[in-house]
Amino acid sequence: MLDKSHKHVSCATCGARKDSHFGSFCDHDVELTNEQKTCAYFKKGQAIFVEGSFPRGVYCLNQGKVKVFTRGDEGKEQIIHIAKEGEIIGFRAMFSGEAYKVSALTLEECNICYIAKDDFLNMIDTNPTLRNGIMKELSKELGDRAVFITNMAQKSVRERLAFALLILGDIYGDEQINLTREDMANFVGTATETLIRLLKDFKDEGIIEIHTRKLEILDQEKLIHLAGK
Amino acid sequence: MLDKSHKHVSCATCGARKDSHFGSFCDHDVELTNEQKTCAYFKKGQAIFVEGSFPRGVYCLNQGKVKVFTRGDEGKEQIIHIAKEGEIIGFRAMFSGEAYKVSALTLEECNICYIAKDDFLNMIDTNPTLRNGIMKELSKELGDRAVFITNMAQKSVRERLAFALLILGDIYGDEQINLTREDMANFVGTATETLIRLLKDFKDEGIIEIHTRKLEILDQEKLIHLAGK
DNA sequence: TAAAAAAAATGATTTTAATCACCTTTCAAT
DNA sequence: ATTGAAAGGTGATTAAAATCATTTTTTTTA
Repeated sequence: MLDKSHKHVSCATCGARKDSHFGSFCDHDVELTNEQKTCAYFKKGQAIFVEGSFPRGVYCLNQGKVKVFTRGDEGKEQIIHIAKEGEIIGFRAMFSGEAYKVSALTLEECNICYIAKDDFLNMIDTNPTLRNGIMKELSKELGDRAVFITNMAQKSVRERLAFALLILGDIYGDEQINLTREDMANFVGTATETLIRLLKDFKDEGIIEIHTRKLEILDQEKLIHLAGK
Repeated sequence: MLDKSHKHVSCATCGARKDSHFGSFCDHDVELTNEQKTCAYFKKGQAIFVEGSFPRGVYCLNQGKVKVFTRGDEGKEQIIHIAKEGEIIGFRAMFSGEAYKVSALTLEECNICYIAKDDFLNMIDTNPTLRNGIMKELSKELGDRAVFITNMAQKSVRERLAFALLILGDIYGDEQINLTREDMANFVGTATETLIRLLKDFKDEGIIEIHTRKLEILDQEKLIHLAGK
């Protein structure tokens, strides 16, 4: 169980910071950011921001994972991204000046810090390293989504699942993949039933092991091969 | 037929500039850019850059339209974007430091200017208005692609075609939409035969008029309704 | 710890859209 | 102006995956 107090996370000691966009900050900037940010505990399944509303700041994940998704016509979720410790989320809509086109919801208990819009934009204006890092991320994401769109259009569900498992394996690192079947289906872009059947196939083929809700990748090479280009 | 000389386009008189990212440039910067850029004539169907190669500069469209696409496993194109006069293309991979994840190919005769990487990055570093405009575009595109992914996952081909026609109508403005059926199918993410059949349905329903290759939108409201959210 | 709710799993059926095979029209080049 | 190639179009068939209906298992909470 995570500490639920709102002040316990300090930027100077934040474990997620060193590999984040704030990793290159000097001590002075770290301290300034520490004073600007507020920190909050989120329980599992809690909304961070919702599609259609307007951003007033950005969220920096200290602990825990978050799903970022849109809802289609009939309210069905399409998961666009799963963010993990160290990621900043919600800055896209801030730059574009639009309402959020996605929602963000915690997948587990999280500690999340908040930096107000003006403070963050000021950082971007004055810190070229941060700015270039953010531009690089925006650009990289854009390329990834082009590939994602192509996959949706041209690959079978089986191929897309292999691709998705590789991405999820990356996000979860040493931990086992831990998502509901429904969330996983909404990430792959398929029906829950179809996903369940395909997971079983993968298990029968020795590609993954299923520990109830948690998935373990046994044969990454095979997944790479299955996923194609 | 466009002028094919390589020097005829001047930034100062470029008709596409005022609504572009360079629209806010002062006279001095316009002149500097004019000296930095080179200009080239491209005939229809010519490649501007190709997936997998590394960017050495950006391309600014003075005249003509360009398709931006990826190729899936079997070489089938997925059109991600259709760029028109005034747009800058190819800067994503420059910021991300990766190889191009997309290719760009002219859809008609084009005049296209080229600005070398260092010159462009220097502009970005020193001109906050340009920089913010680019960041805004990156961010907006990212949101649009999230919606696109959701559409691919959840909408029928008919709905996606309606959506695509609205986007194309926007891009082509007063002109009629002018794409091969194959390109249109590769934009919608469907088979050419399916697209042809659906276009005929739309025609029978009085939504569009087909003038051989060119399409005219008759009932935009109906398209909006069909496309859904 | 028992009951209720949520998630996972399975089978049968239907639907959508892809694929295949072929014909016609349009366009570009000689 | 002719001809060949590219693009557009049509019908029949197949295949992939969605949907629907239920059952089983796991998790949560009263």
